Amino acid sequence: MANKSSIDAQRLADQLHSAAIHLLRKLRREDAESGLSAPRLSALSVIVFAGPVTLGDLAAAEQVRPPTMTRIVDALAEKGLAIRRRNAKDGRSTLITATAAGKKLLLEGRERRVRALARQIATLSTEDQAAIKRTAEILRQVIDGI
Amino acid sequence: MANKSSIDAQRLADQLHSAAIHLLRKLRREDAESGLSAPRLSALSVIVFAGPVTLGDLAAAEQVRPPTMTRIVDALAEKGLAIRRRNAKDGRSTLITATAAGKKLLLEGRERRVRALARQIATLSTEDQAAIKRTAEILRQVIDGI
DNA sequence: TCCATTTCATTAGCTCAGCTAACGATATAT
DNA sequence: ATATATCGTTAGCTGAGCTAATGAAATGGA
Repeated sequence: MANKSSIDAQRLADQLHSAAIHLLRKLRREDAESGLSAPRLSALSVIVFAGPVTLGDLAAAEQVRPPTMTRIVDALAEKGLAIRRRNAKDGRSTLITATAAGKKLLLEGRERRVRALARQIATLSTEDQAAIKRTAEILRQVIDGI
Repeated sequence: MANKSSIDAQRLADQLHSAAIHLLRKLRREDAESGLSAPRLSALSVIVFAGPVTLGDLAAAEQVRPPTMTRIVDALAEKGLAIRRRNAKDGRSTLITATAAGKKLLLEGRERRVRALARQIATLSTEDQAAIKRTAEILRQVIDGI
């Protein structure tokens, strides 16, 4: 039983992994429309909703290394979606804030990006939607545990 | 109701999207161990299980463009995990096959890669595991529909 | 107080994955 | 026989991820 359950978890993990890969690949196609890639949209989302945030905290929230986040923020700043300002409390760090344009684009862009996915989900049965919802919730814990 | 359902689908799509991003980011950390990245592992899987396959079909199966697949196959061939041979039926195309080493590595490597995820899944309740299973199944159709 | 250490962000430089455009080689159709 | 279509590769770009090294600021200990 322990054996069987372990095999199932393995298989399930494999299927979930594969599904995640293919889902993101498909959604990437929609990106061109929104003008913002997934990592940038995701980072912008944190900036918008988690208020002024340091680069290090942002990197930790997005689970990437600081240099990676530096370049994502560079791109957002270049597009006028976010700005860096020095942290009065600690001169080493910077506080990153979303501009009005950034907030506006986030809501519109994010909506656009997942629209195709939402359309498909909307056609599913209530049970299937509930399964997806449950999975999304579970995954947050699962991911933290990895 | 149509409105509310639509909003929920949107929210759900957003959560699922976010979960997929973070799941793959976390799993990428495990990659170093396996020696093969997600796209390469995924392509190798198709090669192993779908037998000799042309590059174009492989690209279509993985939902990437041919040049992208050319380079993934290059990498697999360089590591001795797959080989190209000319298609006797059509000189323009090549047939890609997994080597014995490729088959061996796939099973071991893939297992290693999702091991961390499987460990977490194994700790979940039966209901939660069922929700994930259902979601993985549903997603295959959903992705095709996008 | 001053020097050493730590911490934060950036820069430099690498790999990998995705794309389009262009091209050579082969098949097919007129 | 010639034109067209298809398959894969090459060239060249963007973007995301990493580590290592560095400059600048904060902190702690002698």
